[in-house]
Amino acid sequence: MKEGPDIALIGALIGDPARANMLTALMSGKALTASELAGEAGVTLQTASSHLSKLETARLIRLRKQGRHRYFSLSGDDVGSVLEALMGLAAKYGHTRARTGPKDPALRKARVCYNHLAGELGVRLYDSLKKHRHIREKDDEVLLTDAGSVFVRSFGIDITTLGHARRPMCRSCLDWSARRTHMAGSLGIAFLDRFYDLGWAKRVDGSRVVSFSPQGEENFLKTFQL
Amino acid sequence: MKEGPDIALIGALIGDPARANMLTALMSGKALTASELAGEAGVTLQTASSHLSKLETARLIRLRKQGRHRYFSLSGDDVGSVLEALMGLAAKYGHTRARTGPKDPALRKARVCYNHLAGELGVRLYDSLKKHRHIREKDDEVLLTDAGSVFVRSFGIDITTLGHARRPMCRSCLDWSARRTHMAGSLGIAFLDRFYDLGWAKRVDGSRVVSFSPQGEENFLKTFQL
DNA sequence: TTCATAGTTCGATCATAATCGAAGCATTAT
DNA sequence: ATAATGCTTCGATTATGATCGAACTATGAA
Repeated sequence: MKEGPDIALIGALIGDPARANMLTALMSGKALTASELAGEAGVTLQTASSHLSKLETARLIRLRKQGRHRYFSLSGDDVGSVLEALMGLAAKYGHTRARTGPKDPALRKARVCYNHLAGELGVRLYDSLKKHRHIREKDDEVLLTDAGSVFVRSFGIDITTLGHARRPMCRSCLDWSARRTHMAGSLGIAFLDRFYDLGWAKRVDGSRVVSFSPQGEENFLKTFQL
Repeated sequence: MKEGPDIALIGALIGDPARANMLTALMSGKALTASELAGEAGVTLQTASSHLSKLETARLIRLRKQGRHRYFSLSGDDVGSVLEALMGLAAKYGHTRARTGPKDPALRKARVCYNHLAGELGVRLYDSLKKHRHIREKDDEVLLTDAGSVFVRSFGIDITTLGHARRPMCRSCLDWSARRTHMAGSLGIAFLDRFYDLGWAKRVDGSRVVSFSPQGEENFLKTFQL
């Protein structure tokens, strides 16, 4: 028997301490690797792997392969909402716990990821475009909307030269520091080039750091608001 | 070890199929007895009792003794919200299930419970007063607010004659058919008497049924809106 | 190529807790 | 008083699944 009725399956998933720790660690919106999640949960990598596969088949989390890393993140806002609601209930007669802090200074703020902008400002670029409906996420793809085309053109980027590439113009990219989605693809490259052309930013010698001028950063923040 | 972090405890509680069935059965807002919940969950009474005590110590459900029955209900709206959110998630890749229907015609609608109004209309009276902040629930007590005093007086009930009784003026009462809280106490009695006086309703001979006239019911529904 | 890192899969162990029979307690009915 | 109903507590059994060691796969680096 043991007919698993609706919410019991999900409850059981959340009910294991190791998995609960992993899920709360993912509540930040960051994507984490299996090793990191294992550390968060206080279990070995094998155990973590088992848990993660269960969470993924239940569609609570989402896997993105990048190189030899596997980045896990919550599969959607609704999952986060449920976890938050549960934390609210738990707060009635339980405790919460703190998270660990970040590290690394300038690289976290803005850096090159292959050939596009990553780091906090890269994430901001992506989030801002998404908020103003200039891009749309469709499953794994990222699409430029009509309004987005207008905006991009007005920003001084020639889309026609981008379009002829066979690869998708927009891609979302995930990288360490911020562990959030940011703008990649040919459009991501074009944006970064445009920032160089406008004199907003320039690369720092041998480093991956992208250095924004004070004025450039101000313009950037004004252009890509949240 | 096995440090139980926040949400895991609640998740584990919801994660057991028997408990999940009980909780979903309570989602209707009705209060159910241990036997009924055992039936819902498909387990014996002993097993159900064990589950119910766990749910109660975790404050997810609330117990009210009434006679030799024990009525369990969700402890609050927040618990219901979490369960609904979980059902939403489960709907992504699961199924839902139907509930059983009611029975009994006129008794369900309006009847006397000791000496006050019960049934659907009794529940409506209570809910309406609560919605318009004429009464307030404080832990196990039900209090008449200042606005409530004004309203009750304007409805033709003399509160001063009620106040001198040592027993609380308002009490919430739980009864079979609707299994929802309704208005009891001396105020509950006064309301029913007033309905009789206004000619809205009258008792039916040997039965517990309270029969509202068409006009009386219309007035009732207009006075006590939701 | 070889080595290292990141992760999965398999298998065995072990602990938790769900379950129910039996007995106990409390409240109402007769 | 005695019986019956409603429910809880105790104890033993059993099953589920969390855990990790060891071996295997894949990607990237030297």
